[in-house]
Amino acid sequence: MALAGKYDAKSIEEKWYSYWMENNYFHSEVDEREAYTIVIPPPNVTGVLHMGHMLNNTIQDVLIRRARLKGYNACWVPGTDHASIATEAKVVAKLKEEGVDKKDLTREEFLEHAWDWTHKHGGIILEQLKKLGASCDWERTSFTMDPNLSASVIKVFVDLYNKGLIYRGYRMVNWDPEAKTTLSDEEVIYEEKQGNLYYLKYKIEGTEDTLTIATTRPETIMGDTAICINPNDERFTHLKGKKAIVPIANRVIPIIEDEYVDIEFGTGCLKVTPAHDPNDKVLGDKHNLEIIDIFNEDATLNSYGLQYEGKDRFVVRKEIVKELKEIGVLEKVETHLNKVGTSERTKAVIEPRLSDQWFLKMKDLAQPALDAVLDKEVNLVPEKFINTYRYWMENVRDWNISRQLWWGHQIPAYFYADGKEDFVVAESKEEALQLAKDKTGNTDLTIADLTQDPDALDTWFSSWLWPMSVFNGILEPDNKEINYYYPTNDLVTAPEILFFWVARMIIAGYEYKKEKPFTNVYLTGIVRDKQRRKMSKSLGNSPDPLELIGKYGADGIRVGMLLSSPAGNDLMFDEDLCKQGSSFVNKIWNAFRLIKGWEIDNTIEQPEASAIAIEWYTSKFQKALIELEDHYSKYRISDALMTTYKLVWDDFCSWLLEMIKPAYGSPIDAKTYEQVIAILENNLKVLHPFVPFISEEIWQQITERSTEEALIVASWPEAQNVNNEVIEGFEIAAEVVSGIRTVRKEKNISFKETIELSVLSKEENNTFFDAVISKLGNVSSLNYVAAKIDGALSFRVKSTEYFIPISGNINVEEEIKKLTEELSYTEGFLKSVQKKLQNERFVSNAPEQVIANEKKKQADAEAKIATLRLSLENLQ
RNA sequence: GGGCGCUUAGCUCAGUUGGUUCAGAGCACUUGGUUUACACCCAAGGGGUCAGGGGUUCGAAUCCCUUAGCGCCCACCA
Repeated sequence: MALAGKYDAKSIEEKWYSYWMENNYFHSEVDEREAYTIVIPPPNVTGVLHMGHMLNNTIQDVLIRRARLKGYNACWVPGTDHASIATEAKVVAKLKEEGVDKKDLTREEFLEHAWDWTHKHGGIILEQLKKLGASCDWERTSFTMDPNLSASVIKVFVDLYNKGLIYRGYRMVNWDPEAKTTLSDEEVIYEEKQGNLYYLKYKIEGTEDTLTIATTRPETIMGDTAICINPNDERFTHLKGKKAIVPIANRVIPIIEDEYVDIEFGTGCLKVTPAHDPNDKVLGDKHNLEIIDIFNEDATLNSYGLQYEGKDRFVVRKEIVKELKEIGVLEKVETHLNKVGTSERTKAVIEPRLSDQWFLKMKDLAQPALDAVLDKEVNLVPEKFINTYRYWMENVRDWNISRQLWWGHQIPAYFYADGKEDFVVAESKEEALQLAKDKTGNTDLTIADLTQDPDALDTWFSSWLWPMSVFNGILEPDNKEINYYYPTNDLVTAPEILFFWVARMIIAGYEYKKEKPFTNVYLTGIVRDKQRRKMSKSLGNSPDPLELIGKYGADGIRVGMLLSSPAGNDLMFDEDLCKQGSSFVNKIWNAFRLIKGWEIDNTIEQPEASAIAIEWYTSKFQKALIELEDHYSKYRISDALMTTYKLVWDDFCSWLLEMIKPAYGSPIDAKTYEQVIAILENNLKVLHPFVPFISEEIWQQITERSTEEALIVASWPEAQNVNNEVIEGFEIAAEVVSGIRTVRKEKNISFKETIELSVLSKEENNTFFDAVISKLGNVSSLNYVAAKIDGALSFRVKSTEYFIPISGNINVEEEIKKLTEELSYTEGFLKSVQKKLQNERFVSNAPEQVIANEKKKQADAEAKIATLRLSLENLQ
C-alpha cells in the first residue's frame, strides 16, 4: 500500500473548508435540539485580522465545534461593527489624501464615501477568519448598520427617551479635538505625564499687591472668570471682596471664597476657568461665574485668545509662558506629575468642553445587570473580574451617547420651527411631525420645518443590542429565532471591553428581553510579545496572522495560540508556540501514516501484548474524557488541549502504537487493526475542536464517508468505565520498561540487542504485563526467580527487584555506590514517615485515609530497604 | 490617592476544601540514538528554600499578618 505523503496543510485546509461550506455544516436552523449559541464580538468592519482576533476566535471555534460534536444545535453568529469613530477617521484620512476636506462635503456625500469604503474593505476580516477554520454560520452575517439592526437602535433610543431615561444636557464632556467629537468617559485613557506647575502673579485691582496662583494650564488664563481662595486661609483674609486682574487679557475678575480650595496645594489659591475644567465648572455654577470658552472645536484659540487666536493650545502654552515671563508675571515653574486624559482612538489630549449632548441614565438600568453577575446568573471567567465589574456598576455614571460624527446611527431627535431647544423624538420623520404638531398645536408644521439632530450615536449604543438584534429580537421580540437562540451560551471577549460592551449588553438584555444575553463570559488576555509588550502596529511586533497560517498551518496556529492561554491571562506569544503546534499536527499525521501502511492478515491471532495495550489505552482514553469534561466545564481550554496532546502523543503514539506495531515488514492481525482504527476515530473526535482540518482529513481517509458521516458532525465519545487495575498494572510495566532503558543507556546496550530479564518474585510467570515488558524492553526471556542472580545488573520498581545478566564483568564498586545512595535516601524517607506515625497528635488528628497511606509508605520503604541491603551483601 | 489581583524550574503556566512520594506539566536544556510512521522524531537525564520574613497547625505552595516587586481597575486636587 502506498504511504500517504508529507502533510500538506494548505491544500487540505482549503479542501475541507470548502467541503464544510458546501454541505452547510456551519448553518443552524431552529430545531428540536438544544441550542448552543455564540455571537462573535463584531470586529471593526474595515479592520484586519490581528493576533488578538486569532486567539479570541480560535477559542470560540473550539467551543462551537465541541458543542456541535456533543449534539447541540451549534450556532456561531458572525458579523462586523460600523465602529463609527474609527471608521469615520479612516474615511476622513483617505479623503484628505485625495485632497478632499470633510468640511466641504455634505453629510450625504460623506456617507456615500463611507459606504464605498465599507463595501470595499468591509468583511475582509471575516474572510480571514475562514482561513483560521472558523465555523461561523455565514448566512447569518450581520452588520451593526444593516437595516434591521439600525431600526433596532432607533427603536431602543425612542423607547428609552419615552421612558425618561434619555435626556439632553449642557454638560462638560470629554472633547476629542482631533476627531472633533465628544467621547464617553470610558473612551478616555488617563496617562501619567510629566508636566509643569506654573506660578502666576495676578494684580489686585486698585493696589500694587499681587497674588500668586498655581496652574498647569497657563494658556487658559484667557478664560479665567475668578480667583478662588479658601475662606479659612488667614494668609488671604485681606483679599476678601477684592478683585484681581487677569494678566495679558487685563480683565477684572472677582476673588471668591470656597472651601474646595486645598490650602496646602500650590499657593493655596487657584484660578477658575469654568469653560475648561470640570471642577471650575462646579465652582462657576456655585458662584454664578461667567463662562468664557476660549477654544475652537479643534482646540485652537478663538477670539478670546486675542493675539493667540488660531494657534493650537500647546503652542499657545509655550508662547504665553514666554510672554508671562517677559512681563514679570511668571513667578516660578515647578515640574509636576499629572494625569492627562487622551482619546482611546486618536490619542489626542482630551479637552473638557461644555456642550449639548445626549445622555442615558444608567443607575436603575445597571442594577439588574449588577445583580446578574453577583448572583452568578452570568458567570465571568475568570471570576477575578467580578470585583472590577461590581465597582464599575455601583459607580456607573450617565452615558454620553451622542457623537459629533456622521458615520453611525443619526439621533432620531427632530428640532422644529427655528428653535434649537424644542424637539421631539420619533422613529420616523412622519411620526416626528405628528408629535411636533401635537406638542405645539401648530397644524401648519411640515416636514421641512423639522431638522434632525446631526449627531450620531455612540457605536456601543448599537453593539449593546448585538445578541438580540442579530436575531431580530428588538423589532420582533417574540420571534422564534430569538426565543430559541437567546440567551446565548458563551461570550468570548477581551477584558478591555468588559464595561464598554459586556456590561451594557447585560443591561440591554434585561431591559429588552428580561433575560441575560449569555451565561458565560470568557475573558481572554491581551496578546503580547515575548518582552511582554502589547502587540501594536507602531512597534511592528505583531506577526501577520495569515503569514503564520501559511507557515505553520491553521491547525498549528490554533494549537499554538491555545498552548498557554488561561482565561484572563495575557498570552506571551512566541512563534515557537506555533512550531510546537505544527509539530503536533505532524505527529498526528505520522501516526496515521503508520497505521495506514499496515498490511492486515486475517489469519493471525491477536498477540497478548496488543490485547493488553488496547485494553489499557481504552481506559486511559476514558480517563481523559472525564478530565476533558472537567476542563471544558471550567473553560480551561489550555488544559483541555494539554490533556488531548498528552493523550495522543504520549499514550497513543509512544505507548500504544509502539506496543501493537508489528515487526518490520510483518502484517498486523485483523482484530488489533480494527480496534486501533476505532481508537483512532475517537482520538480524532476529541482532537477535532483544536485541529479541525487534519482531523477531518484523516477521518475521511480512514474510509469512505457520506456527508452525514463527516467528522465535523460526528458524535463526541460516550464516557465509559475506567479500569483502574489495568491502568495501574500497565504503569508498573512501563516503569520496568523505563528501568530497562536506563540500564541499556548506562551500559551502552543497543536497543537492537535483546536482553534477558529476571524478576525476583514469588509470583508465577506470565503475569498480565510481561508481554508489555518483553515487547517494549526487547526482552528475549523473562523469568521469575526465587533468588538473586549473581553478577547481574539490577534495578527496582516498587519493592520488586529485576536482574539483567550481562556479558563481561560488572563494575562492583559502581554498583555498590549506587545501591548505597539509594539505600540512604530510602532510609531517610522511612525515618520521616516513621516520625510522622509516631507523632500522637498526627495519628489522632489526621484522617484515616492519610494515616493508611503513611503506613503503606512505611511498609514499602521497609521492603525496599530490605532488598537493597540484600543486594549490597551479595556484592560485598 | 483608593480598590483588586499576581509572585511556583531558564520560559509559559497547573497545583480545586491544608494531608495519596506534592513540589508538577509543556517548552527549552544535557546525553545517547538515522535502513524499520515521524530528527517537526525516539529514549534517558539535570533543574525550583513555591518572592522575603513572621504566625496558626500534628502537618502550609495552599490559611493569617507583614515587607518587597509587578500588573490591572477606579479617582477632578489646580
